[in-house]
Amino acid sequence: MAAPNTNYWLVKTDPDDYSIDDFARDKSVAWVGVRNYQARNFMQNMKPGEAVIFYHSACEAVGITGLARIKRACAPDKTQFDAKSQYYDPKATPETPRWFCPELEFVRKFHRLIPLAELRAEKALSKMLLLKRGSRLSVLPVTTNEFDTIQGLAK
DNA sequence: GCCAACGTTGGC
DNA sequence: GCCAACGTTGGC
Repeated sequence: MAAPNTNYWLVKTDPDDYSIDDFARDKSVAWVGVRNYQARNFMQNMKPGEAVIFYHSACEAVGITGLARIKRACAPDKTQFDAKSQYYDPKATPETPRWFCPELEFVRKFHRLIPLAELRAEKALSKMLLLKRGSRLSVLPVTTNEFDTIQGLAK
């Protein structure tokens, strides 16, 4: 899928695994565990300084919770080599890694969660990849307009 | 817990 | 390379 010159991104996380509050505490996190090739390819296009929308999925309150930025571009995801990790991939070796992850830096938690229903109701977001039927990717590009719209909703 | 949608695997 | 079976995601 083409993603030329995309400068904004969105990552999904199950807050039971890793929430915006965990992120606020840690300040910085290696975005390990993504095991989907399309998502991986998007991550490999992430450049330091680019903005990332933080989204809570698969939970009671689904929606956007805050912002991050890319701290470091992709490096091999260490969990793929760790047999004890839930993200272990027996087909990956340090010589030929399969999975990569960027380092994300915490920017801020929004004063309120922007619910998925509100995103769906927003005309300016009608073409957002996140909202596409059947969309399950946990890493997605976001357009400049979509990003600005979301920042507006957060106020 | 249900179910739609999608990705991956593996037999052929 | 096809495609059925299976596993996972994720909203509700």
